[in-house]
Amino acid sequence: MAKINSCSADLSPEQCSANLLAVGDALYAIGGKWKLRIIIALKSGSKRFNELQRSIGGISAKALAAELKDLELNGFVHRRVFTGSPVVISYALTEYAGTLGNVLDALAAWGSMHRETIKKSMRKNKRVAL
Amino acid sequence: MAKINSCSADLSPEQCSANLLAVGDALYAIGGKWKLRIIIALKSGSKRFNELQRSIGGISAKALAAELKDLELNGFVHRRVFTGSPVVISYALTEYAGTLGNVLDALAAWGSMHRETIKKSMRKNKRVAL
DNA sequence: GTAAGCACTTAACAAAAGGTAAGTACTATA
DNA sequence: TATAGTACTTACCTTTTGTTAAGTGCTTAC
Repeated sequence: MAKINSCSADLSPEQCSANLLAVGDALYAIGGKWKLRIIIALKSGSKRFNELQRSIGGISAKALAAELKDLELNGFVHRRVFTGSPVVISYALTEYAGTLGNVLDALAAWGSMHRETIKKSMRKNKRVAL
Repeated sequence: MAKINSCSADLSPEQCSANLLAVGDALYAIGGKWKLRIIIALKSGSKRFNELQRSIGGISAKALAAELKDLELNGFVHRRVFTGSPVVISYALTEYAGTLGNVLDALAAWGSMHRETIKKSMRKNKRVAL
């Protein structure tokens, strides 16, 4: 967690637009409702299509197929075909997907912190309201 | 031989679904095309509406107004009204928005790394193609 | 007085994203 | 023979997201 840009108080406009550009690039690659969830679901090991759909929950076959195609094209996911009696297709993360480690860790940490914050403020509001 | 269900290295299924939940929470709060960009634009200091629109670039007034309303409701942004000869309205980040520091740093770092990777692979492809 | 800036809102519309349900083609099981 | 599972694709439709262009009410500058 090295601080690339220490700009808590005042960030120069150039640093700001550099950040804007960089985060824009990141969002272009891994933004959207499903991409990060698919990557997280694959972190525990390679999975087949229906397995993946079940473990993510709430994603349709159409969306999953489209997202997987995109993730493969962009080098995050590797698709392997096992020609056997039932042809089995397995999806796994590539090494490149590993570079997202910090992003995923930061998001997960912030997300659970945020959930706790929301829960607390809901309790507080309840006490005030009733 | 096929290690289809071995959790490669570090993640158990329970940790996986915890991550899925946490990242889902994070995406719910700060997902979408604009929220993080607005927050980054405000990191360099408080800004007024049109200023913000110009510094982000590509966002319409309607979208900006809607996103700002949402960010204010969720405690990331503070809206201050200065009643003067021209009424001036200023948007600034709250302290809570500061908790996103690690997320923003990780995303910016990964985004610029990714941009370099893409640029390199494009150069390589150009050499092969032409 | 006309234009322009501020901070938006509204209407009308277009594009993107995503869902449902059905279909495809194959195999395995009862 | 019928049913179910695997890995999708396709057509159709709805929802979400966003854009443009115009308008509002107020103020300052030319």
